[in-house]
Amino acid sequence: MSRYYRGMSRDAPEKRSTSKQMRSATVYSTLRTQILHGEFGPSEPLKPQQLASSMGVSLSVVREALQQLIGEGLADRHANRGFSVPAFSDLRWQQIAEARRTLESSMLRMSIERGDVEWEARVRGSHHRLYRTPLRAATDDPYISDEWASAHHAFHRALLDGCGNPVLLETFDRLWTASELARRWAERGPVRDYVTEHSRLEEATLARDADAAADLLGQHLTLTAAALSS
Amino acid sequence: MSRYYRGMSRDAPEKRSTSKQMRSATVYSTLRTQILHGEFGPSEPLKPQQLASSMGVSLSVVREALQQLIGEGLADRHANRGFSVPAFSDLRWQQIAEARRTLESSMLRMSIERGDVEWEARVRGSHHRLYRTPLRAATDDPYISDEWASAHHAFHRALLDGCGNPVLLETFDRLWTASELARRWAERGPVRDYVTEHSRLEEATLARDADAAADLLGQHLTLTAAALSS
DNA sequence: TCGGCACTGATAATCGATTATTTAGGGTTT
DNA sequence: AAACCCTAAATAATCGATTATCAGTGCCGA
Repeated sequence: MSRYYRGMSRDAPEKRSTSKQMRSATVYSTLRTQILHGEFGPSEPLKPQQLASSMGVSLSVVREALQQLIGEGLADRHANRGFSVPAFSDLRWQQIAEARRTLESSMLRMSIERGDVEWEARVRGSHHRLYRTPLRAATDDPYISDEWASAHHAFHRALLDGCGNPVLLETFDRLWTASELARRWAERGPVRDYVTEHSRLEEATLARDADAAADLLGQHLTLTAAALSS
Repeated sequence: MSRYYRGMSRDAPEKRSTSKQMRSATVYSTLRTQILHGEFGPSEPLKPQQLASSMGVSLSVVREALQQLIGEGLADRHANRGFSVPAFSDLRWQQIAEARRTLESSMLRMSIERGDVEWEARVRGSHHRLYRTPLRAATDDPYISDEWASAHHAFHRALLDGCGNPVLLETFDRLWTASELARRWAERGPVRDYVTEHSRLEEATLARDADAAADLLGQHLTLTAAALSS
């Protein structure tokens, strides 16, 4: 018999993407999720040894995953001092929010100018999904549900993706990720009326009213920022 | 004698930052420079083994450096297929240029609105340095000199850094890097009158004429894009 | 002859162990 | 008592070797 392994090529070809995924990719997404869920506090060290043994992989794999997280802004590294979860100051958070206002209002205008019917459909669809998704899994849950967070991202992304520029969209995703991290750490602030805010934003956008839509988006982001620094 | 090494703590404390730098950091900057110099063609594979032996380090170090490059957009990775230099299509390049026009014109307006005297000084200073730096080291050199490239980046960055938002500036740097890569691979196109373009840009900016400055910057970026896709 | 399957060599991914650095603590000197 | 050197433990960085995967090659049967 051959000493070469050719596992499950017959039985489960569709599982390929799951089962053949690199370990580092698995560790990466696990860690990413944990960090975004706030399972590590700000500035908390991410110790490779510890993570490696708890996840049953070797150091190299963990290190590789951590490097990827650094590239995405979800981890910091200090020479000879290891890795840690980044710590954002209030100032930093305000800067991220301002960067988003600057970038996203331009992108929204571009979308409104260029977006086709397919784009309109994506906006309506993603808004519907967001509208239908409860903010919290259980009413007494302290944290926002993953489903809502995902639908929220999808809606905002759909608003902007009519611009048709993947480079701008990648930039948007990067800033979004940073915002999500801050959001989890600062889940205090007043209860927002997200439903109304998002509905108005959808309306103005689909009515192709660029000034109103950009303005609503700006307010939306300002409110988010305010909730965090209060 | 102790088996613990406490090297050069007396003789050369200032060399610490250089001599103690992590190997991965050294390999990273070496590779980064080589890639930006076009020493590897588009899509050319970056083989860890080969790089490791040629640089006299182990695989882990090279892999770590490559991961960092991926985070910066200067390398691609294909699962089980290794690393490579990214290949940019003409379309991609146009998208990067558009993203820069979008982002940088907003940032320039913010700078003009907010910039203080220190900012004005940085603009003048960096323009002066750029003005005084020859485009090519030798007149018959095919490639633009590192000094000019560095001065060019510094000038454009100075124009924008009056906005005072480091998040936006990081975003600018990221897009700039991508542009530099494309620039090296497409050093054809007509000879530009960079000197005049930059001088006009400086003038309009320091005159606080936001519309004119944003317009000049937009043209500048459009010309750069055109030179690449022609 | 044309696929398809087993084999192989090259290279990627992962591991376990080694080397280097930082930090905290204990003892000694001024 | 404060400052200093030394030591050692923790952990980061690096290495060498092992295991897994891919792409090509040639054999075989329809």
